[in-house]
This record gives sequence, structure tokens and C-alpha cells, in this order.
Amino acid sequence: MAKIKTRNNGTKKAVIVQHAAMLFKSKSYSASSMRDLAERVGVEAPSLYNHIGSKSELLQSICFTVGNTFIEQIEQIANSHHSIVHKLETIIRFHISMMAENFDEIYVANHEWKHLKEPYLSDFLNIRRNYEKRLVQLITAGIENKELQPINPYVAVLTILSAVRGLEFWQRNKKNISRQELENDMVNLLLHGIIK
Amino acid sequence: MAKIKTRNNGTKKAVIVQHAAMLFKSKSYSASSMRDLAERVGVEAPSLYNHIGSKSELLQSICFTVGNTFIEQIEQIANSHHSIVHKLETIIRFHISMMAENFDEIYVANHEWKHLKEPYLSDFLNIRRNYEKRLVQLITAGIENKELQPINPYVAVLTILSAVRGLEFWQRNKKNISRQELENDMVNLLLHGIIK
DNA sequence: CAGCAAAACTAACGCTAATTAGTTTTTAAA
DNA sequence: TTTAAAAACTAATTAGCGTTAGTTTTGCTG
Repeated sequence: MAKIKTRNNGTKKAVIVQHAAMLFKSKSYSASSMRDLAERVGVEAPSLYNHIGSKSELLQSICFTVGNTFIEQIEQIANSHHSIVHKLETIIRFHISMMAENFDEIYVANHEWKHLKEPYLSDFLNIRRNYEKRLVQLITAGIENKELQPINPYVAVLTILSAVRGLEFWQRNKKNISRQELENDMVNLLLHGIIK
Repeated sequence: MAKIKTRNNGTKKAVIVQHAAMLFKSKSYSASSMRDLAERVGVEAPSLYNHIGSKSELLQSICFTVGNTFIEQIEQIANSHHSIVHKLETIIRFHISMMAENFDEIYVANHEWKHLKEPYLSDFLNIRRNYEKRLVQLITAGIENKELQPINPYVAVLTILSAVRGLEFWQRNKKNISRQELENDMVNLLLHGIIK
């Protein structure tokens, strides 16, 4: 009979993936060994293979969960009926909240996707390109709209995405500033360089 | 007699370090092997050890060259007699030019410093903290000065540094936009969120 | 309590890694 | 042309990797 391998709230695989995200974040994918991971999970390395297929499957799981979450979110926001400025603000705040609540996975997806194997590597890059394209469209619409300054939309997207990604440095220095203050200041800083 | 191992313009060690930067950038430090590196240099792996001490020495060399370059530059700019806004603009443009002209080393210093061994790891992090501290001081002075908006200086530094670091994505898509346009747009975008 | 599948374990395989030892080739000055 | 150091080579060492095979333990179900 199929036994559900739960521990509190999820499958054992989910537990392993979560530990993998923390491990890959702190040591990088290539420098992390399955023996390291096993130790964190509290098990011998070969036992992991009762639950997962391979080391690289862990990376895939992390990267695509993150990628799909962002794609879903931007579709939902883009299809809503608000001003472009409001949509941009919502997107920026979503990035910040993801950074605060799912830091490990996002860090890994941002830094370790390079080690995905084909065809997953290409798939992941497509997801990312798609996300950027939607953001460019949004900003372009805002410029035609006269809501936004006539800047190069590509530069705006690059700047916004880089700034929110940079919140990983805030994660290391959380004491310096509260999330609320950070979120508001960053939204203002980024939007005031754009809004007309 | 000490023979100078030059090839065109530098020591053989410099050639190896440059190849190492390109290799570490494309495959990450941990996933790069000395055999990979040797192949790029055009030599067998053990031959590298006639010129370098170890793999990790290569990473040290890359990270500290980059770190010291930025520290020197910010000291020079901070000690100059210009407005804060002008100093900030100069710093941002310096980052962009470094990103354009020394991309491999900067990418590696930004992404692979984690694999430095002690005490180099601590030294490197100190350099970086120092750099950020100087930037925070500059922006704080600009706020007291009334040149800048009364925002949180830490957020401003975080945003600026992240945005210029994000130029690594531009490096992959250089066709989309010229460096001049990028440089001007980004300087405007960042400063207009700050300037009073 | 019996039985059975899930999931743990130990042992080991085949590879690849960084590095060292020892030797030969190259290079350039005397 | 001799010579000696610099820098290349081959071969080997030690260590760790992801993963598989085979076996034992665990814990639920009847």
C-alpha cells in the first residue's frame, strides 16, 4: 500500500528539497555533496535515493518552483485592472516578500541555475526571458500611457530586477533595517526614478 | 638566471589567472577543474603548478585584485572636491566601466568569493564592508547637505550596488542597447530616485 | 501478532578531483 | 656549443564524489 511519507506537513521529499536549498545556498551546488545533505536531513547518503532521483533533480525542483511562482504572479498582476504604476509597485513588493519568505530557494534559483542540465537549463532560461519580456511590455505600456518617463524600458527592468535581487544582502544584515521600512524606501526609490 | 616568463605583455601567471577568471565565470569555481584550466591555457594540468601555488590561490588573486581596485577608486573619489551628486555619478560610472572592461574578474569576485579560504574570506568580506560603509557615509553626507532626499542611506547603497551589479545581464544581451545609452539611463534612473 | 512494503542501513563501484614526484624538454645566456 | 634553470611532461597518490546493490530495520495494516 502506498504510504504517505509525511512529517508534520509534507512529504519527505519536500523536506529533502528544503534542506538542499539551504545547503546549496551556503556552499553552492557543486561544492555540496550528497553526504553533506544526508547529514542535515539526519540520514545516510544512499537513503536519500529512496525519495529522490538524483542530485540534479533537487536543483531542478528548486529552480522551477521559483520560476513558476513568479510567472504565475506576473500573469495575475498583468491581467488585473490597475494603473501601470500600481502594477509595478505590486510586482516589486511581491519580489520583496518572496525574498523575505523563500530566501533559500530564490537564492539558489538565482545563483545555481547554471548547473541545470539540458533540457532543463534551456527551459529555465526561457521562463526567465519570458518574465523579463512581460516586465518590458508593462513598462513600455506605461510609457505610451504617459504614466512613466520615456526611458529605455530594458534599462528600467534591469535596474528593478537587480535591485530586488540585491535584497539578498539585506538578508545578511536584517538588524540594520526593518522589512517595512526597506520595502517602502525601495519602492519609492525605484519608482521615483521612473514615474513622470 | 631568472628568466622573465613573458608572453606579449605579462607573466605566465597573469595569463593563467585571466583564463581562470573566464573559466570560473562560465562554470563556477567548484565545477572548474585544473584540467579544464590547463586545456584552455594549452598545457597539461601539473604544469600549471610551475607558476601558481594552488587552485584557491587563483581565486584569491582574482577577488583581491577586484576588491583593491574598487577601494582605491572610492578613496580617490571621496577625497576629491566635488558635490556629493557628482561623486555618486562618478562612482556609478566607474562601476559600469569596470563591468564593461573587466567583466570576468568582477563576475567571479561577486559570485565565487564564498569559496575563499580563511583568512582570505574574512579579509575579502572586510574589504566589501568597508566599501559599503564609505558609500553610506557619502550618502549620509549628501542628505545632511540637502543635496539628497532624506531616505535611508543603507537602502540607497543597496539599490545602487545591486543595480550596477545587475549589469552582468546586460553583458549577455549587449546587442539590445549601447553602453553609452545604458550608462546614461542608469545614472539618471538611480540618481533621480535620490536627488532632491 | 503476522506480513509486507517503505525506508533505513553497509559496502562498494567507477570516476574524477587536486596535487606531488620524478623526469625530460625547452630556452637563452655564457 | 655547453650549461643550467625554467617549464613542460608522464605517472601516481590520496581523497572524495554520485550512485547502485544488497540487506536489515521500521512501522503500518489486517
